[in-house]
Amino acid sequence: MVILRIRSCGSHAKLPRPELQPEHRRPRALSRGGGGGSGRRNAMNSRPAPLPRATPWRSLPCPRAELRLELVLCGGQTFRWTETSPGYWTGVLAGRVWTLTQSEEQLWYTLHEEEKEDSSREEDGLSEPPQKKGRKQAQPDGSHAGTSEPSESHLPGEASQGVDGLTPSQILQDYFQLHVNLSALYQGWSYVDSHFREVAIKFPGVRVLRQDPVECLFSFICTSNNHLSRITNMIQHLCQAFGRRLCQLDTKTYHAFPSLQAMAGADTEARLRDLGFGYRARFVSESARAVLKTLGGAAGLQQLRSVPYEQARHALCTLPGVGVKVADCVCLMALDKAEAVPVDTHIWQVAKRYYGQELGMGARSVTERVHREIGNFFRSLWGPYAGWAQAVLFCADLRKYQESADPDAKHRCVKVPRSSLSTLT
DNA sequence: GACAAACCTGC
DNA sequence: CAGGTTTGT
Repeated sequence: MVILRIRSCGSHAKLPRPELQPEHRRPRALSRGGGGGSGRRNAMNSRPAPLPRATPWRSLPCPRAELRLELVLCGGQTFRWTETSPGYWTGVLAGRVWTLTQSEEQLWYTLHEEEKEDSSREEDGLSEPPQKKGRKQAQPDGSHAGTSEPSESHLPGEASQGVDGLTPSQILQDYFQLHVNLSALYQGWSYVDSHFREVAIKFPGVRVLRQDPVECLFSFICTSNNHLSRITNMIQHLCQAFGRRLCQLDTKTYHAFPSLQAMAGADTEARLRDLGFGYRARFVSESARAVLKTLGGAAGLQQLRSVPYEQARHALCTLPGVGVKVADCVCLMALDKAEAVPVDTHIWQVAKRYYGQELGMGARSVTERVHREIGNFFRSLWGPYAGWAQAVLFCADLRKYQESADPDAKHRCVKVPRSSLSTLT
């Protein structure tokens, strides 16, 4: 492992101090003029030297009010990013390994180059398309060249479809759905919901990711009766055992999310059981087969993006291990159904505590009736992006659990007009 | 049609 | 006992 140091800080005393980063150095927080997209934004003096086997740091405009990586990447939406050093997040997206960080106004990213085919590695070996050899990678080498889009390389799709032919910048904009004006949504929700208003102050920048449907579906199949740390572990094992190895950084190896074919293998269930998946092993294996057989595979899954929410939800619920909660998660986080509100016991508690005791009364658990009532309630309160608002509350709740809770908050109650109740779809 | 118990493992 | 689904009553 190499430790690099950014040299020549020069005169810019105001810039964040470059620190030693074991592998992923930080980009300097440079502000690009006005987002003119004029290609070479920083003259050659200010950009850090490229990492070994990684593209130079680049950025796109994205104020922190619109995105908080630490909340979005670690808030229970995705399980594939780790904070490799403070403020730096490394993970796999669209079949490649990225490191992300952000400054006040920019989202910074670098791509790590894939290792040479080594074949000394455990892999799925199943009916995956033959390995592409010698990927032609637009390697920035030491040169100057544009930081602008035109020179960016295309990606061979892995588990992900629909990103082929997109530039890295476009992939990120799509993944984070940067076209959605989050601040405006926050304002609207705050206006109609005083509890949201309180929470939102402490948790800005929580947006819903637009994830790959296959990855999202199978990740959330693993979440039943489970908690975050173990889920993360399981997903990592799943990728390691069934996904193509991409590269190694420090001591961590990164793998693509497995293809449906890889997960549909005959020995999948047994292997996953060995990996500690428990009864979920069968769900993963069976669902992979079912998606291939009855939903048109990965492409069919992806096409659910363009059908109505109820229809997509219903299709997902036919899969083993997929109930309404998991289906709603996938609808919201991969299938463009912003109105989908996943209701778990946490959200149920929140709903009862802050939004009225009549929600899901009489039930001892989150039954389908409770799910429907609470979903409809929040849709009527928050509107067509209700799922996004729910993500904010959920994230806040998670955080509260980990860190020192605001003990006060648990006892505050917020009044909500009763008229909001009982509307239905 | 709706609610309770089982299913696995770990914290 | 858990951020859920499935199965049986």
